[in-house]
Amino acid sequence: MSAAREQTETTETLTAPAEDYLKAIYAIGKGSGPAATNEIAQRLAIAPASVSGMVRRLADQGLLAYERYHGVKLTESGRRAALRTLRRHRVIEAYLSQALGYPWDRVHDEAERLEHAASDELVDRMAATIGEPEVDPHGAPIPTRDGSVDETEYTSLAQLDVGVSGVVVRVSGENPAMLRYLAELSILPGKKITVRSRAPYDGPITLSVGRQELSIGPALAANVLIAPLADRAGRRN
Amino acid sequence: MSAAREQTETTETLTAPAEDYLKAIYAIGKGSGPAATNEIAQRLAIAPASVSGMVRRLADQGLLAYERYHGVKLTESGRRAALRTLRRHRVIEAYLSQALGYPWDRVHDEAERLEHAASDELVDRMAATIGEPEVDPHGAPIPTRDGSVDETEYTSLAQLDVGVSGVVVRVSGENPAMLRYLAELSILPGKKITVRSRAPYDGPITLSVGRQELSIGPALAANVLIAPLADRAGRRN
DNA sequence: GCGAAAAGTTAGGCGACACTAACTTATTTC
DNA sequence: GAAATAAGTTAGTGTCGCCTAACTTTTCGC
Repeated sequence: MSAAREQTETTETLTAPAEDYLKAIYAIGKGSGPAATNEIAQRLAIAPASVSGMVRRLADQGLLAYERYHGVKLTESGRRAALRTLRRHRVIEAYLSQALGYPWDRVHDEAERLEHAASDELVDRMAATIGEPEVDPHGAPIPTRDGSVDETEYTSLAQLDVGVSGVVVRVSGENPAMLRYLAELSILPGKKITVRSRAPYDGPITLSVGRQELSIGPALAANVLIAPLADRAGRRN
Repeated sequence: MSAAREQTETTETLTAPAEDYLKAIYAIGKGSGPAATNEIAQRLAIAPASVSGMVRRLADQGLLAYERYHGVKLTESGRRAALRTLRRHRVIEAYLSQALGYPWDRVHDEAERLEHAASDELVDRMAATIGEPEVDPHGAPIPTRDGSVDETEYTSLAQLDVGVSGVVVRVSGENPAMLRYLAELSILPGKKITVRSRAPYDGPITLSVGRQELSIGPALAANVLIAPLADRAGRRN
């Protein structure tokens, strides 16, 4: 009679904050790694002390494996919940962009609120209507209904060697001003880019996009993920 | 320094429950009349005691005129907020139905959640995409952006005289099973209906819809709102 | 117009989530 | 390996929105 009634595991509907925590933990751990309290706090813009409390609750629900003073990991059930929310978010983003002409720098914030309110049925209808997209407007992969995602890790533009060409597959980060700036420079998913030079000491990176030559700072470049193209040897700069 | 800081009036964003209260109060008072605590409680399926507390908070925000023991009324600002939510709700319903093929008995529940999360911009885009609809899938009028609504009061099918014909303009009530039943009987907005007979003591009402003859109970009939057609005199059945 | 019923309110609680302040555990660093 | 620092936790609060129980006010029936 005194046994713990934790880990109920009964898919009780999650609150919006709970979904946000799971998403954050998933993002930090890239799906499987551990997440530190401070990092969760920073990502959600709340005090670290608040995280301890919430994390305990989520652990009681069987969504997290939690050991005091040692961060958390998603359980299988937590991972599923995180991916469900991520799917909602990205399908909604894609839908807003494709069906309603939402500008790409604003889809994130709208999706951030809708993801907690939209039913799975709605999300599936949205996905079907725009042809079951595989990525969102920023190039992020959309988890499938049954919870699998493409977890390929791409190289960021900041890490790419001089002379190498690649296709922009994804832009991470959701700051609208940043996204607008990248769009202005025509650095968008699908575009081909070649790194022309890189100034030392974290200096600007020069690149060609189409017939344009431009340079951006390393912080910005770190948000641009690239699929390198087969590198024609000998064509070094 | 001690003056009350109530009635801030500063369009602070409303919580989802607050929006629900305002909608309920609007619906009860038909936009201007007073609403009783018990009725609000019943509509929102919460305890009357809980209403007292929330109503005080909304009054402090200048959304309600409240006098202890005497119900509440919306202020002008409360009315505007209620209509904004109502617009969101109905535009979303119309959009779900027209753009995503949502069945009409399920749009209400989905809209009920989305209305609190969708931005005005999204709602306006939805409305534009489906051609600025004037009514939702149940025939309820959609408030305009600037807060005006068609407040025409229609006669319900339960009150219609025998022999009178009319067009269904609206079905009130959101019970999915009821909506499905009405759809089955083809009692839908736009359909022409003639009352054939009415059994006494709240008995069933017989009507013709298209070439079909059928009868329904008065409780159901009360949810069907009719615009009577010019009544060809002498055709009293 | 009075007393019972109905309607509405306050009092006291609770669960979620957030906060600050103060304390504890881990990790560096020399 | 001990002291300084970083990371994380508990303790104590506050707000929101709900609850039940008990009380007060209003209204209605006769």
